[in-house]
Amino acid sequence: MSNLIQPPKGTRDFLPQEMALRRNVMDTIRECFILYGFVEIDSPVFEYFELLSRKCGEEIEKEIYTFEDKAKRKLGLRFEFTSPLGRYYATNREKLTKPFKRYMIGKVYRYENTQMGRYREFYQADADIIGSYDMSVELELLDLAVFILAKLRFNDYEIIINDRKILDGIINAAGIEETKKGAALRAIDKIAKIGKDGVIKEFQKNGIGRGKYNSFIKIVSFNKGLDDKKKLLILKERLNEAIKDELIRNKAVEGIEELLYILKNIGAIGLNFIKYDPLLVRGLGYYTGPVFEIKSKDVSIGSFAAGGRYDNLVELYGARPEGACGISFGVERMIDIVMQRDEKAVKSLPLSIKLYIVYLSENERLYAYKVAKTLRLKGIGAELCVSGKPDIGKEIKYADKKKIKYVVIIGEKEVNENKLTLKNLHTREEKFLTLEEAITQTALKFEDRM
RNA sequence: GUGGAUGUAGCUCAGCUGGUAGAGCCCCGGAUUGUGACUCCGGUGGUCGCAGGUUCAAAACCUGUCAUCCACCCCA
Repeated sequence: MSNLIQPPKGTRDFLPQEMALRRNVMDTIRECFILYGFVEIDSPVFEYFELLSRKCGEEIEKEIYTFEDKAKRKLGLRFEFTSPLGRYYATNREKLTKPFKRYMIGKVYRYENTQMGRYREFYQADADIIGSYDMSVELELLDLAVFILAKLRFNDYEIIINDRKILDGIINAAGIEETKKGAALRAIDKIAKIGKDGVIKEFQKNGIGRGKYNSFIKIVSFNKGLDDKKKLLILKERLNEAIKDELIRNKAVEGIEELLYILKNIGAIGLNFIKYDPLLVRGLGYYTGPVFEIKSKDVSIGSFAAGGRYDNLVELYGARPEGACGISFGVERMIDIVMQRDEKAVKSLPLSIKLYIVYLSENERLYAYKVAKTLRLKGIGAELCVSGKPDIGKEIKYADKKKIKYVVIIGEKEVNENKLTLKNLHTREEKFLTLEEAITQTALKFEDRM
């Protein structure tokens, strides 16, 4: 195969069967967003580079696809939806109903090395709420996530939450300088993967002493068997004592109150399996309050959804400050999970149409055409054979390959009696029916998605 | 961006220390001119990722390059 006929690095073509599954997952997510009152918007795939890079850190900046247009404007492809949302909101805020709840499902681009579950072009699905500082936003988003995952029949996942204000407080209490905060948090975030020694190494690499690691860990070490609320109350005392700077101390306490509020209410809506994880960090620089992450218990897949509060977002793009919080679903990873789980079911997913119409000769074509039209007007998907000289065996084989459930056969006999033969390809059963009877037998019934 | 593995038919892969390619599945045709998942018979299909080099001779060895996978980095 020559290089030219492959898709560019990190991009993919999707075959019809694969696409049917993708559509299914994405439509399920979309329906749930709508059920929770989010409205769909769209914004450009590319924005001014300066805007995309405004607050994302060097690492991410390297991953932005950039290009110049013919007037030498520097542009970049969106690498996620949050900064475009900030810009969108700043541009259109006067016209939007607040709190502004919007969803967006689309492609984003990252210039990074490819791997399983990591592409340069991939889908993301985001739901965000701008215009409220209240923690009920977090509750609603977490509930939405659980709702979507239930619809997709996900079982093996866990949701963990933390709060950036608390982390900032712990950093301060542990005596880690503000300038080294980022490096420290990144290392802490990896503790499950690289272990305690790995984190200490990372700390030292960035000029943070072992002692500071120990202080950090000591602050978030709790006796076994304590529930999350008790842990947070203990943490509050510790931070109250350890943080000298009043402003930072107040912030940290605020963060603790936020999580306590969320945890208290989570029980009421049946989400008490959500856990507080004092070491959860999350990437992206813009989070300011609670952060959360949903990950598969199958470690190799890792997290497939994440989000949090970023109250400084719209301010960053020139609008008056407003509370903002959102969640982002890694659609590709969720699709991978469904694919692994339902490998067989996926292969037999219907591609679209429920019914295939074969006529046996030119004489029956008009009759078949009318049958097809009537079915379609009734909302029943019907594909009409397009062969000039249909061979019934081949046509049935074609329908079978397209996973079409019913074949309508129209020959001389059918036309003469003004009826049709309806064959169920799954059961191989055949019925000689009027069109009306066929319609009631094949009418769409509500079927759950994946 | 760094390190490693891999690249042979549409798919999964075989091909030993160099001697100009093979299997299974798929596909197409027939046994079966109003009936598909089974059986049998026959058939199509590959400048061995691409470009150089070594050699009488390269799918195999060397170099470069592109792509995929894995680890790091980062993240969905």
